[in-house]
Amino acid sequence: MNVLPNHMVRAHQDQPLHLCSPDPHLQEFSSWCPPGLGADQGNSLGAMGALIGHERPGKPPMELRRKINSRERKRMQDLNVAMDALREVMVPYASSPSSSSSSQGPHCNQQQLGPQPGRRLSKISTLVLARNYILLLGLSLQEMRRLLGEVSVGVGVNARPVPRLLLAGGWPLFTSPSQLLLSPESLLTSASSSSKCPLLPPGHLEGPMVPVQWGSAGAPGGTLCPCGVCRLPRFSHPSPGPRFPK
DNA sequence: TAGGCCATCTGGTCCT
DNA sequence: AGGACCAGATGGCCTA
Repeated sequence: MNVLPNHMVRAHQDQPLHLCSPDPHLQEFSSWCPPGLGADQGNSLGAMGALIGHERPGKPPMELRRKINSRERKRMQDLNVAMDALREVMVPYASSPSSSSSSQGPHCNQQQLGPQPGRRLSKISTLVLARNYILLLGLSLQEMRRLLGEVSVGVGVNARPVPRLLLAGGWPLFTSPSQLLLSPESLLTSASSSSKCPLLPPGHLEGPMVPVQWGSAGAPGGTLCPCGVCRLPRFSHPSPGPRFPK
């Protein structure tokens, strides 16, 4: 019985766990194989077995296939490293891991979004929270600029008052770190429940309020508070654009 | 036991 | 041709 949390197990098994073939052509995998794990623990072993037994015409030779697999594995591991780096900079998550979201809206797809104590954020949660984080940072910047603009009005050139917000410390829009752990739905439904967006000062909105659909993975569409956050355009790519140059 | 999450393999496509 | 990227399939582990 493994008493370690899943993510801890994973952390110890960053190297491939599953494919541990005794086949001499797969020494690459065997070198990663923890002791005690047999050859039949792996994924896609049927396919591998087919490859091992007889190379079918039209398929890449074993050596090439191994190379491709290795590259793909490396690519996914790099992706995981980047994902971990993203988790690390998710300040609220890092500082208050137990602050799970308690105000989840009806359209909220965050049964897994609220990080549970001791558990690593899932990939999808990391991405969604990172998006919220970016949105909030942008709003904070926007609000800070607005306030600085207000302060500077009517002030002489030589007089340089320090904005109260800076003296008070913190960002004006971060009422609490756990705010970032809410999904956009939560942020916005809590806003609509109080008839105003908590992220934005009164009178911030201009223009018609257009219901928008939140497009997070798996989340059914719903009408959301049309504040500045949710009015941000969704990033939908029906047809993939050109890739970044390598 | 079902569902969520994950790692890996694999074949296809696009790009250099 | 080879590498990068992507999505589907598969199976393991964990939790509710």
